[in-house]
Amino acid sequence: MADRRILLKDIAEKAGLTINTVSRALKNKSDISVGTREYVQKLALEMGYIPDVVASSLRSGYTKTIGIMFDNISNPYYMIMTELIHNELKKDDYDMMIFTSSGENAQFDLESFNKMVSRRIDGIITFLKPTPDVVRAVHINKIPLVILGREGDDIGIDSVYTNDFEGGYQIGKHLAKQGHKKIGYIGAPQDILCSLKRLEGLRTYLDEQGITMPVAQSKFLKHYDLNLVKPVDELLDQKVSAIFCFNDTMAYEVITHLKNRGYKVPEDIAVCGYDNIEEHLKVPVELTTIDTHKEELTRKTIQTLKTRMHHFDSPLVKLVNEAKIVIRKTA
Amino acid sequence: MADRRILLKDIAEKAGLTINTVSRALKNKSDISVGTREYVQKLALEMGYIPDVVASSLRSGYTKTIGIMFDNISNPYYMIMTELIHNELKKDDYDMMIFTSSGENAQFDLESFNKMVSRRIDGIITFLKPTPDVVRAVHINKIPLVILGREGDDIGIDSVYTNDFEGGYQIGKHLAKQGHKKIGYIGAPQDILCSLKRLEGLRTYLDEQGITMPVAQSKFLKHYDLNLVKPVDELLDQKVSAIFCFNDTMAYEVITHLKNRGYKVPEDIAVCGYDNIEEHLKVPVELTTIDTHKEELTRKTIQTLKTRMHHFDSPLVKLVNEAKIVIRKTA
DNA sequence: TATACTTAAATTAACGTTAATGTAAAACGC
DNA sequence: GCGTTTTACATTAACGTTAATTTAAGTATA
Repeated sequence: MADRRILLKDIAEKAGLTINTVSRALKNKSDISVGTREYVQKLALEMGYIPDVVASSLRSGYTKTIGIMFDNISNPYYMIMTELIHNELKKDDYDMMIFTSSGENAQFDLESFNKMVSRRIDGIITFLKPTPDVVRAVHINKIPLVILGREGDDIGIDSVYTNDFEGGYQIGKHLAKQGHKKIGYIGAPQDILCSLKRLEGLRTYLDEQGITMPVAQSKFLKHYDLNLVKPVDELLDQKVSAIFCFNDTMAYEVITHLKNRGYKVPEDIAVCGYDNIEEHLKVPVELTTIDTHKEELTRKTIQTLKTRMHHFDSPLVKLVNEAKIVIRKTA
Repeated sequence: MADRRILLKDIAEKAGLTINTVSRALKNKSDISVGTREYVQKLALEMGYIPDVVASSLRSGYTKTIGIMFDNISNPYYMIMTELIHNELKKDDYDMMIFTSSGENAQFDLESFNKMVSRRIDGIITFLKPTPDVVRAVHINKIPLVILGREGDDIGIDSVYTNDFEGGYQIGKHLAKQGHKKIGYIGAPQDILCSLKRLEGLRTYLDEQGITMPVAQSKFLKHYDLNLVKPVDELLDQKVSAIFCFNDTMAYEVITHLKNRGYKVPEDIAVCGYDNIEEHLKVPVELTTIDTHKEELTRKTIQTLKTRMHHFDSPLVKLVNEAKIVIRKTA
């Protein structure tokens, strides 16, 4: 055991080869004889060589690092997705660095982007919508970026997401079949397109059945972190018999408030969410929700990212995954 | 806007200074006149200079990166803690890289450690117990490491954790006061010390009250990911009236199984957890649990890490935080 | 006014690796 | 057997920054 870190230099010395040859042998590059390659690899193992990724990154330009961007680390949905992504990336020896939005508007802003540039991240997966200056910077710096869970073709960024309209439609169908005629919706802030799509799907099915859904029965948060007491109370005043929420986390909060108000779910009021986080997060709620095929979603996202990492000028990708209702006990 | 990334070189050229002077000016180092410093900083901003952390790391030896180690990213407790840690580290311009155990034994193994060494991580926070070879490597490589949530003084590693005995004791007290006499415990795998401590606390209080707790009333998982149907069924056979679980996640699973078996919580069986994840994860369960003062825990952890990053040979740190029961509705 | 000290910069070297290029010997073709 | 190609390695340079050292000019001191 040496008293300092083993370098390529040390292996080269012992092997009577140059640093470059050792490097190439370890990286399985060409122009190395089989004997030398095996000898060097054996030697590296014996000597306990640990590659210096920092030095390698500086020279090669690749950091083997993927950045992931969200607003809220402890959001269970993001976490589940992050874990799935991490497991996929591990296979290819990529590590993950996590970044969070500094602003309160839950956007992927230039400050965060520049941090990633600063670290020479190889590729980015974001759950948040990139601001226009980020989009510009992406194209200037040619940094591969994929949006996960939101549409991105309008701004020229690859995206992989779920058919939100379809999800809303299926919830509408299910609730209508259960006899619900007055259904409320609690959505994300109004500029979030997928939230509107889910509502649109819901409303479309109801329309088809001749059920009208007044505008007042859809509530939109100002900020994500706002609590849901007010919209829930308003919907209760309007005597809705079911509430469809933008995501499972919000649905959980709604159920909490309903219980606090003395309502039973689903007997008095039905509640549906979106994302099916209970598939991974084992909580005793049994929420009726929409499953977004998370494994498929992450696989496609990583595939998309890799394609752009390989050929930055390949055509824009937009993949829409199917949504599927999961009927449990809250609706 | 230049057609390539702006470097120190470019600023130096424009300013008529050397690269070194520009570097020192931007980093607020000594031996730079106020005028030059301000001029250079203004110029850097105007020109859109983005520092290259990779190059900086190679030369300086510091990557401004903290590694965090766990077995399961989407475990809500880890996530909550990770978020708190991330928010603290952000203030000092540290970024976080996440690592997960490759083996199934949920240990911090040498493979993961070497990955961090390879990336020249400045410091490590681990939720998992380091294996002996990692401990050895930590001392050889002098990499600051803090264990969060488990004792580490026995292996010579800094640690910050909660008084598990006290937590178990408080649960015992609460359950006994509710009239429970037959209490079951479902713990982590048996080599997890904190799991044993919690049981010991529980048992100690019951002893004090003259309530004996047969060994058979404590179950230990073989692996973390094992499901809890069997231990729950066994405890039901033993007619326990309350179940104390190693953590909240396990408590949730227990509640799910109890409901599936037709038991009402807490009417038929009381359930307690540990960690108080509902403080951050808003799920409609209202679990009675132990709060571990997560903010304080993370602050102390980071403080400990920083101390060791500054003076690697400072004395071993062992901080034990208080535990406090949070009584909700499941017990 | 000569000498020591201080200030603010320049110069040089280095971090550990990989890319680009060069080269000598062996293998090949006819 | 001569030129050509191939193989397997060596040599050189570079990635972008910061640390260590040096220098020139300015200021203070005797």
